[in-house]
This record gives sequence, structure tokens and C-alpha cells, in this order.
Amino acid sequence: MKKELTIFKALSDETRLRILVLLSERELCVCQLEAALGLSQARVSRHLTVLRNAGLVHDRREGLWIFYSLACPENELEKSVHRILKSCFKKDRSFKEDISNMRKCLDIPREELPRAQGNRGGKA
Amino acid sequence: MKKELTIFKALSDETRLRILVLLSERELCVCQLEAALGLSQARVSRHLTVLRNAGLVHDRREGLWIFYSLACPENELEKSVHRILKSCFKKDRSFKEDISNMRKCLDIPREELPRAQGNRGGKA
DNA sequence: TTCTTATATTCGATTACAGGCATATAATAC
DNA sequence: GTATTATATGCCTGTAATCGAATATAAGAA
Repeated sequence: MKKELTIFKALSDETRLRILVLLSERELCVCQLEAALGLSQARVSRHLTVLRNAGLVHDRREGLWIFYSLACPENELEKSVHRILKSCFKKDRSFKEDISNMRKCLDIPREELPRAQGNRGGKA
Repeated sequence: MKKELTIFKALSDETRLRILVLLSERELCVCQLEAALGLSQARVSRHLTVLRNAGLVHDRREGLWIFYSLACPENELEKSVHRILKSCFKKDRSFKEDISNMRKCLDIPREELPRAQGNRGGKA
């Protein structure tokens, strides 16, 4: 049960849900997540670590960048999580905004991506 | 999204998962949960409050007793939670133990149910 | 009314988690 | 080697969650 508990703990944070919804759209590197969410690099990175430790995301290095994507679901719980991300969350207003933001950021060359340093993106 | 987050937070605690698994078997009152899990009354009650606030359980008074049961799932997320409780967790060793304990407790008249007062049942 | 039983809640202490800031690591270019 | 860029991590603080113990509430019996 330890594993399932770790997954629920990973899901019980707003920032991490936002990250997961973006990743359920497509693979993204840390700096793209930063820009799309308007959050600091350290904050995004730490949350990604939590998600990776829970087995929810997978990472792959490509030069300087590390791309994160949703991990392939390996059991019922993980399949449910994917379903939930697609069905519930994509309809949600604030998540939709994140997604459209992400799309905009993808049109910007990575060197020009805006970087957050403060608490610009919310408290969670 | 607030609601979904509340649900995940409610699920991110071992004691509450144990309670949910028992309730997914059948309706139970607080003292039966206490006995089956070997936890203090205050602890069980508090966790039930969290689950009720998340909309995951429903309660009904019958004289002195208050019976808790799983709430009817009203959306995709809640349906997923039910599925997860049935599919993943019922197979889990520790949950099975809780269930068999619960069955034993049901054979005992309520007045004779053992009561926990310490930390007998684990840390969470 | 008082007494008992079942459940809920308050209090105070401890622990866990998220955040910012600074720094460390890792890959690449020079 | 140094410099630069992307990402990860250590340290600290503040906030939130959990716990046990004690107390409060609510229903029923006498």
C-alpha cells in the first residue's frame, strides 16, 4: 500500500496537478513548465522530483534539457490517474489556462522563455 | 479543481485509506471502525470528518450510533476512487487483515468491542 | 432530572510539507 | 581549463496536518 499512498500524496498538491495536466498534453522540459506555469525553477524541479519518486512521470535527458512525460501506467491506479487527468481536469478553467499558456510558450524559442523568480504563480 | 484536490488530500493518509477500504465492504459505525483498526475513538472520528468533508463518505444516525458508508460516486473522479478501492486495495495484505479483523468484530456485541486508547495501531 | 454510551471537538505539542534563496551538479561551447 | 545554460539540492522559515489527552455534545435510559 506504501506505493499507492505515495501516489495519492503526490496528487495532493495543486502545483503538481497543474504539472501533470500539462504533461498529459505532451512531453515538456523543466524550463517550459516554468514558463507555462509562471513558477520558479527550483519549485518546478522539486515537484517533478516528487512526481518521479511516485512513479507518475518519467524523465529523459537531451543535452542540457531534461524532458518530463507521464509515465506509462503500470497498474489500475495509474490508469485511473491518467483517466482522471484527461476527463476531469482538462475541463477545468484554470487548467485550460495553463494549457493555452503552455501552447504559447512552445512558440517561443527556449532562450527567450520568461523566467519566474518570485511567487508570481500562486501559493501552493 | 478545489474539490478534486480535497479528495486527493483526503486519500493521502494511510488511516483514511484503511477506513475507506473497510467502508467499501459495508456500512460501519465509529466504534466498529475503532475496534477493527485498533485506533482511538478520537482518531477515527477526526479522519471520518476529513472524509466526509471531501464528500467521500456519508453518515446516518441511528440512536447513539452514527453509521458511515461510502458516498455514492457523483463524478468520474469519485467513480475512479471506488474502482481503486475495490481493485487495488482489496488485494493488499494489510487491508485484507483489516477486513478480516472487521468481520471478527461484527460477531462481537457492540458493548463488548475492544477499545484502543494509545497508538496501538500504527503511526499514521 | 441524572447517568451512561457514542461521537465530536478543543488544546497543545510534534511532525511533515511547501516555499524562497543560495548553491551544487551536469552538459555543452569555447 | 573557463563560461554558460539547465536542472537539482541544501538550508531555513512558515504553515498545515496529525496525534493523544481531555472535554464537550447528543441521544437514550432510569
